[in-house]
Amino acid sequence: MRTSQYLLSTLKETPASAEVISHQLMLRAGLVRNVASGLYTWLPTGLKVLRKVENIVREEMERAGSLEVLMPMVQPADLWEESGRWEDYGPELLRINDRHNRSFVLGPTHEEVITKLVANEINSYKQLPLNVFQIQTKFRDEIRPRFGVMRGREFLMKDAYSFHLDSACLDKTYQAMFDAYCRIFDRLGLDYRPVIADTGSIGGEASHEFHVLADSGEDDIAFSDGSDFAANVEKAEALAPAGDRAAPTQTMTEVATPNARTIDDVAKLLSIDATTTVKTLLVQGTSTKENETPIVALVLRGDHQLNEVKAENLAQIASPLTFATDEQLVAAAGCNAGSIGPVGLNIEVIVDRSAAHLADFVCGANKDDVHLTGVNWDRDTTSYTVADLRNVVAGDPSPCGQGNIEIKRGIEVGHIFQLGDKYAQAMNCGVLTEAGKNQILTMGCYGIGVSRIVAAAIEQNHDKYGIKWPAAIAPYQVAVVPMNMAKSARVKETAEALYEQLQSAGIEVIFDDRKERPGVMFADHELIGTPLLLVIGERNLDNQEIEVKNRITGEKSMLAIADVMSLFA
RNA sequence: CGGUGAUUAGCGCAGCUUGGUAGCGCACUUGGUUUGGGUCCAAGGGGUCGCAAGUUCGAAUCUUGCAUCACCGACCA
Repeated sequence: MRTSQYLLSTLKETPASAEVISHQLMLRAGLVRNVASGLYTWLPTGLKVLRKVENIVREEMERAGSLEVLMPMVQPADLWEESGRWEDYGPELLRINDRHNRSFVLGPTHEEVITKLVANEINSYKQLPLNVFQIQTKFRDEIRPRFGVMRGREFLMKDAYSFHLDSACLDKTYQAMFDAYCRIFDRLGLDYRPVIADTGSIGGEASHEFHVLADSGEDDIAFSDGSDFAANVEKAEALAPAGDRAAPTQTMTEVATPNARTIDDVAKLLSIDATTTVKTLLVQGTSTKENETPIVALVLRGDHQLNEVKAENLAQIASPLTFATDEQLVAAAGCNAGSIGPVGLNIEVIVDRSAAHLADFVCGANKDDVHLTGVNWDRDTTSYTVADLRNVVAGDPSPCGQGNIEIKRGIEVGHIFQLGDKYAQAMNCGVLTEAGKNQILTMGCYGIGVSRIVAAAIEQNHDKYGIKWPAAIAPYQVAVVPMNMAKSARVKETAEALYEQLQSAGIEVIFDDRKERPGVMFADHELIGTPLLLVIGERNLDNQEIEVKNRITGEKSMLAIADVMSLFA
C-alpha cells in the first residue's frame, strides 16, 4: 500500500473525549472514528487489525472442531419470550418494531437463535456433540459506553455454542475450548490469564474468564502467589481466618460517637484500627408474603468490602441486591445509618467469616451517635449465622490452600460457560437417545470480544510514540520509508524496487511515498505501530545498505539491500 | 438513574465576567523554502458559536427550556 493512496488519518493532538490510552491511540493512529456514543467506524488500518484478530480466532475455533455459522443480528421477540429473557434482560436489550409493528431485538447474544436452530436440525444422539460459532456484531445498550471500542454498545464478538447429551461430553468440549482460547491468546501475543469466574446472569455451572492484564482493566483478578490459582474477585472465596477466635477480655461499653458516621470516623475518634470494628449493612431480604420485605443485616469487618455477588447468592437476600431505604433502616434498627450494629438487632443477622472471628470489637449501638466497644460474639449477641460475604483483599490466604492473594487489574476478553440445559429446556431442544427416548441437551457457550481485543492489545503494548503491535496483529509488517525521495532518484528507485519486491513476496508492506519530511513519516509509522521500518537514504546507498528499525525493541541496524528478505525468513 | 462539568472551523482551545464586525494553534489549499526526527515564510479556504424560546436597538456573551457528550457513582458481560 502506498500512503499517497491510503487513508492514514493520523492526528497530532489527542481528542479530548478519549480517556484511556488505547482509545487515544486508536483515534490518533486513524484506526477508528466515533459515530455516536458507543458506536465506531473502523478505518482501513483499524479494520486490518480487527480482521487479523478475527482470523486467528476463526482458525483456532475451526482447528478445535467448531463449525462457523452466521446468525442474524435482528432477532424476533418470540424467541426471547420463549427463553424468558424478554422479561429478564432489562434495558440493555434494544427492542425494536418493524413496519408491521412486530417486536424484534438487536441481538446482544445468540443463545435463543442457536438453540432454536439445533432443536429443529438435530434429532438424534448420533449427530452429537455439536459445536458451532459465529463472528458477528452484537448490540448491548450499555448504560455508560466508555473507553472507545473497549466498552462500546456495538461490538464484534465470536460466540460459540456446544450441544451435548451429557455433562461428561460437555466437560470435554469445555476443556477443548479452554485450550483453544489459550492458543488464541498465545498467538495474539498477549499477556493473559484464565480465571475462575462468576456465571453471572447467563446462569450455569463452570465458568472461566480470560483476562488480558492491564492496569486500566475494569475487573479485579485475585491471584495466588503460591500456585496457578486465579479468580475474579467476585468469585474468589474469602477463607475464615486461621485459628480459634480469641476469648473476650473486655466488657461491652457504650461510647458517645457524635457525628461519626463512617468506619473511618469511628476509628479516628476512638483511636483504633478499622480492623477491630465491624460495619452493619441492612439490605432487603427475600419477600415472604405479598408486600412484605424482610430486612437482613450483613456484618463485615470495618476495613472489608461487601461482595454483592456473594450476598445475592444467599437464599435470604433479594436479588438483585438492594439496600434498605432510610425508613426501613429506622424501622429495623431504631437508628440511622452510621450507628447500626448486630447487638440486640431483631432481624436476621449474617456475619462475614472474618468479622465473626473478631473479639472485643467495636460496632454501632443502634442508637444515633453511640457505638459499643468490647463487643463479643456469643456473649453479647447470639442470633446470627456466618457466611462468606466480602471481597478478598491482597494478603488474604489463597482459597486454593497455597500462598497468598495478590490482586491485579484485567480486561475481560473471553468467557467460557457451562450453560447446562436452561435454554435447551426452555426451547425444547432435545434428541432421541440410543434407547429411543427424548432427552434435553446440555449446552456450553464460549465468547471472545474480538473488537475489545484490539483495544486490550494496545493497552498492553504501547509507548510514548504510539502503538507497538504484536507481529501477529500488526496492520502492516513493514514500512518502507524513503528519505527525501523527491530529490534523490537513487532513493526513489531503491524504495520503489524494495516495495515491489516485498509486495510480490506477499509481505504486508506500506510504502510512504508522500512528499513529507522524515520526521513526519517516522512519527506516523511509530504511532501506527508497524513493527519494522526500512529507512532508505542517500547516506547509506553508497554501501548498498538500508537502515532497519525495530519498533518493538527500538534497535537500529544496517542491512545490505540484497539481504532484505532475510528479515522475513 | 443521581451528582458534576462541557458544547465556538475537521481536531485542540481562547473569547463570555463587563452584550457591539468570531479568534488562536494544528490540519487543509497555493507559492516559495527546507530535507535522517512533527522546517520556515507568505497568501488563502473553512464556523447558523449544540437546538429552541426570551430579554435587548443589538446576544457566542444575559435568562429559561431541551438535546448531546464526558467524568464520578449506581448498574452491567
